[in-house]
Amino acid sequence: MKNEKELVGVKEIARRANVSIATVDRVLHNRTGVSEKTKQKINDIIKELDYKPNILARRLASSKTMHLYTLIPAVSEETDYWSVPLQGIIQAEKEIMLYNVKIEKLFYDMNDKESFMKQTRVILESESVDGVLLAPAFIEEAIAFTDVCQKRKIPFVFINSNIPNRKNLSYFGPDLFYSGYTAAHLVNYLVEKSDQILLMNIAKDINSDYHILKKEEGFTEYFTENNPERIIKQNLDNTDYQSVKKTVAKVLRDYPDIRLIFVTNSRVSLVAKYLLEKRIEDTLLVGYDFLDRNIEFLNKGVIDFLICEKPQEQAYRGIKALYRYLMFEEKQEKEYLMPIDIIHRENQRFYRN
Amino acid sequence: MKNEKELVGVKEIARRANVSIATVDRVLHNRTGVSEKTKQKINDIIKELDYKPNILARRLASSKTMHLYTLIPAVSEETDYWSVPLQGIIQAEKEIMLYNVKIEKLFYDMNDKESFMKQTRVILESESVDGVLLAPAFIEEAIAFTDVCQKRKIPFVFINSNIPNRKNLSYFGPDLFYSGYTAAHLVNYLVEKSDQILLMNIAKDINSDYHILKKEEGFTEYFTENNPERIIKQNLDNTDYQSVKKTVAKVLRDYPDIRLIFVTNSRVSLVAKYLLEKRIEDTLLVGYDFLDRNIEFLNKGVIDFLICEKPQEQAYRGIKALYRYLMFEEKQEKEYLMPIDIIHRENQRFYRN
DNA sequence: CTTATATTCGGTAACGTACACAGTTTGCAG
DNA sequence: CTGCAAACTGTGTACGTTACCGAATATAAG
Repeated sequence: MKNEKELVGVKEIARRANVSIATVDRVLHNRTGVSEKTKQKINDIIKELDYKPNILARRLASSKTMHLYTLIPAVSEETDYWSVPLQGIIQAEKEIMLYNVKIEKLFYDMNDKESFMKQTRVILESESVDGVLLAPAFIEEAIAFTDVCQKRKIPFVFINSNIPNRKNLSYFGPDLFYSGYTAAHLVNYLVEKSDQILLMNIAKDINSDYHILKKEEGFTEYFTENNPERIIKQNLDNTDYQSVKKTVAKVLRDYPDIRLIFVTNSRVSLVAKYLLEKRIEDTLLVGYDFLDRNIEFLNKGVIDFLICEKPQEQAYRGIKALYRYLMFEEKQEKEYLMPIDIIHRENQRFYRN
Repeated sequence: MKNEKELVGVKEIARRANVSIATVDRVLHNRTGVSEKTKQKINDIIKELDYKPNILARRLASSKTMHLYTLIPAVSEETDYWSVPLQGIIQAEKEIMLYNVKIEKLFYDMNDKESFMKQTRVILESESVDGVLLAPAFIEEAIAFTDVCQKRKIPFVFINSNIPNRKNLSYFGPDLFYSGYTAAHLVNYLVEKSDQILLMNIAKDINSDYHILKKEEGFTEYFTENNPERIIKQNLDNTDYQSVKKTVAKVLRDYPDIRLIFVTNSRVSLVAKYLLEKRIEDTLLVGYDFLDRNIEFLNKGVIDFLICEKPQEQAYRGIKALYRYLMFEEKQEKEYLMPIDIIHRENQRFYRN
């Protein structure tokens, strides 16, 4: 590394404007106490010189810590999906720790609105909150919460699912409709025109599960002009294996032409378990999410394809967006839609969630 | 943001060791001029306190610029592939520019060893080189070059293709064998057992094209235990459209059972052009790389799948690895194999190269 | 015991910004 | 004009490191 200097700083601006650096500092942070005239002059010079503050010096001088809060569902025995976004948060934290950033990680129970509310209160009662990352499972409550954030000028980003028309800094997550549409396009390559396709929704409360509904919409939309009648739809609001077993058995009996089962979320492993148990090998299986138990069945050849939208990266990017916005006043993309990845047994080992 | 302080710095270490901060600084950078005894003492204290230098202050105080060099093929009319990694370099540059890093971007002609050599000489004759990112198309020359780098303690990373047993800091790129293997696994879903598959290599000098050879190896390996005789292989060492046209026409005539064409690199668009021209719609087409001209045919439904290994991210990560290593002395992964992505018409719009 | 020469070490000015505090100017009523 | 806020501006120190300069001490040579 070599010496080299020619950067303009407040000092140079102050010199050119015939003021002190303190005054320059004041207009930089548009604090009060500067006459319109000098303010104008300084701003002109800043623009002319295309002055970029030295982040290092700034951060060093103001020995403050940036406090970010994250609120996502806790991992439960029902699903360990959320451990993946958590990893993304931790990864981002490691990177920016050096720059005086602290991340407070809060969790709520996916089946308990009250736990969500409680945690939002924890955040709002904290004495120093600079930014919030939120996975908004409960729409109305999330709206109420982010309303307060907005009033307090606290920037917030959504991950995993979006709430339209909010003043969020950014959204990182899938386009759910196209996620289903993409799956359909792939599925269409895998079966013959005459084959039937089973679409399965497995979740406690399907009708309020935005993810499932949107994916299904995309999937069926794709097939509207392509023999829609061959899509068999089956909802199941019990997530235990026995229920899955019974239901799948029945449907396969009723519709013998089913050649492929598409499960709209990570519960695909339950169906896989059944197919493996019954040694059903001529039925293709497509589902969601790069989770250990799914990969296991992928490797065994029971699950054929997994669709995945980089949950870890969603959270990672979410944190980084908040950080960059607060630190550098960098503008952020309002909506960053994640790639829709197609995973099978052979490219699985290289995938990064 | 809120005030908060309790970090230990050189000052505290100096106080505990009864020396000045200058001495602490000396052992921190193991400079000469410190007695073994005090050095020992200071090192002990450093370890005890688990002292982590403040990067901000460090970077600020040493007003030096880090000079990185990149050497990749130039974009040519033959292929614009390399504009993508270049974007990755620029992206990384934007991020770390603020931290006093300069990136010197050099290019060479893929068909001209001498141009490569010349550029390596440019690098080696520069007065300040802190790190090098290299796409090593010419193996022997790259070895000679990186030998010198190693002697001079200049860290270097490879992207796009690896050279085994080198002391490179890191490699970011595909596992080519599995790239072909992955393609084969996908292809196997797309065709019937009785269908024939055409494997096409289109490149000037196929036998020294490591990428093509390795991918082909992976692809054919997959089919060894799966009717290998149905794979028709066709090399073509002219990259103009007329040659492609003639060759494809002939092969399709000779082997009427060909249901799918697999092109081992981004030249797939040439074949696509032909299929579109001749309105051949019942033949599937699979190839490589997320380039504009390929995506065009993807959208038209002529190309069915593209395999892609994030060339932009390769370069981006390469630069970041160098930066982190030099700045934070962070250890880097020796080999970071990129995911092998499967793109089709519907997930294409969300893909990030 | 000098004098010369290494070898160790300490003091301190930067680096570019933030901010508390002190100082100066301006406006306006008396 | 004087006084006295209010509005404006400048000075100085701090942030944690780096690195230069020179001082102190130790060691060797004469």
